[in-house]
Amino acid sequence: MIRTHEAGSLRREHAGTQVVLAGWVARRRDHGGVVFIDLRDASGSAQVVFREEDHAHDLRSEYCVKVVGEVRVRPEGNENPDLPTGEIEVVASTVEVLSESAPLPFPIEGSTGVSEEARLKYRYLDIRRSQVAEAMRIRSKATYIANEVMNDHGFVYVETPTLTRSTPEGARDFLVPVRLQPGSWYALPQSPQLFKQLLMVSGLERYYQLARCFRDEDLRADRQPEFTQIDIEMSFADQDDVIALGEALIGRLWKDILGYELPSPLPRMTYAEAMARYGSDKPDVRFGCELVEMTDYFADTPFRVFQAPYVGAVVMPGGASQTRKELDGWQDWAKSRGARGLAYVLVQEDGELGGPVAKNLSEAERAGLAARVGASPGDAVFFAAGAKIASRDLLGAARLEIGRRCGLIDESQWAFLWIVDAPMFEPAINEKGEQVGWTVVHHPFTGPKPEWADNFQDHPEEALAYAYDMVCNGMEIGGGSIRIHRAEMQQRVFEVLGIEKEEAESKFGFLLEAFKYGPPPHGGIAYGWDRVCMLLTGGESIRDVIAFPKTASGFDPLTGAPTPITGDQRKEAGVDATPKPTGV
RNA sequence: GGUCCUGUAGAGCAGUUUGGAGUGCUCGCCACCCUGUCAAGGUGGAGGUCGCGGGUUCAAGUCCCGUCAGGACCGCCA
Repeated sequence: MIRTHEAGSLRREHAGTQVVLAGWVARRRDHGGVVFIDLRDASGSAQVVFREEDHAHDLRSEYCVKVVGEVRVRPEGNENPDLPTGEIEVVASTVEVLSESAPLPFPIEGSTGVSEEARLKYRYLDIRRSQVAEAMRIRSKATYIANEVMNDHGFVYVETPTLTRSTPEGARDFLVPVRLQPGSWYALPQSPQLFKQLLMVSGLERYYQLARCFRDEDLRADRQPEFTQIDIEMSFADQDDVIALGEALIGRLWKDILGYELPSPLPRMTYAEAMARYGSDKPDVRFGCELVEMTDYFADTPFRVFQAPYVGAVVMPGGASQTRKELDGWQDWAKSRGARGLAYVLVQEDGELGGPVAKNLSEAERAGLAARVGASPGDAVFFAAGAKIASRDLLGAARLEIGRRCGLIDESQWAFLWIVDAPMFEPAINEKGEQVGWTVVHHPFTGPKPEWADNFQDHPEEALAYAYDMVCNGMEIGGGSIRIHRAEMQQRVFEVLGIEKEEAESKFGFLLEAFKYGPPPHGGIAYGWDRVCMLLTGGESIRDVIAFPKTASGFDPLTGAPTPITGDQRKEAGVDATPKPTGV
């Protein structure tokens, strides 16, 4: 190495040592006769002192330099207790510029905000910034820990193909033309789901992988077109086994990186309870304001809006003092979510109810309302009435908005839980809003809970899946299920879904074929690795823990991808070729 | 596909409500001064297609229409 020491490692005991440092000019303080340079490398930074005769005046921010000098304790009174290396400095004897830096598009040092656009275009400079570099290091550490945990549990790391077959999963596939077979296309995997099940047939028993997944859907703060899952599958395992493993993995990560001890075991909540109490399948349980079901309370209401299959309420503490404009704002908020509006009453200080809805309620309804919903004088109560699913969804979103606006969420808290017993099926709705059949909530290989094994096909609206999601602070970070391993049961699922034998055969015949050869009972889980790392680093977006992320339109400001292709490329790739008919 | 927010010097912003000369702030950049700073300090200087196009107007950063880019959300994402 061209250096002898790392700048950030120097301490008082190095005094008198001749050192060679190499790194970047983080800051310079030029006093004419004496020049101070903060020399930064991956380990941290140290102050280098230059005297008149040195050529330090020409050094500029982010020049890459090599410095030879002697470590010494700083003169009395010049220590900087805020820095790890603040007791010492390096008196430079020679400095060599290894490479110069052009003026920077944004400051590397300092805390001023920089637009994400600029950061992504110059991501390599952004990563020089300590906060971003730290996120990369934490992610790396998390990856080591995850590998260690999985190895300790006897899991085999297997890489599955990136160029694979388009399979009928939930999302749109990214497609890759195949020059050798013009007109035929690979798909990039949305997840290694089918491969990991095949590996169970293979008898590996315990598989895991940090798998890159690709989904061609619209992006969000917590979604990228390519993202990473830690993908896990185990044979002869029941739900409790997978859950225990998931807790072991997440527990080690939180303990080793954040020093936080997960409660063990983590609480579990059924999907039905989560929907009823929080209006969400990924409830943020860091605060209360739970939904209150009011359907029976308003069973005989004179208020037409509340004569609905479901009426629910959520309380906003202190919400009665909102201005008319703020209350109108809630209506706009609700409309932006596709609702008609958000009915509300205000519990005034004298206990009387205010707001436009109150006068439509009967006297008895008004009298008992505050007690029933748990509202105090000064609170506002929001209502949603209509279809159960849509109303709870609205109230759940309102609850989160209340939590944010009222500062009810304790950001220092970690609230993990499992959501279990999700429905197997949900109604498939056409454009007109009519039910045209059933669709799977998870994926078509998800097994039913044991008590539904024989009759889920007779009650698709009630049948529960043997599936589980891990939720942290209102975010789904992982999910999985015990799979179907019997052809007969799989066939019944296809029948509920209205998938013909022929169609199933053509779409994933290879899996069904594999399942003819003694498939073991198996199940697994996948964690959104980017989301996990985002939580571990305290980031706001998974882009914060991805070295080279894309923007919301799927554009990479650094490389400029994606780009148009030339006519020659188009022709050679066979983009427009007509496929030869092929059998599978 | 839809809703909302943002776009002004290399970076971060103010100015837009009520149209009147590119008006300003902090940082950075360049030159000079400066021997103990650590967000060093001082003096001077450079740097602008107000995202782009069109319209209204005597006059547009400011008002209107369109468009592009970034962000948040809805739909979508098993």
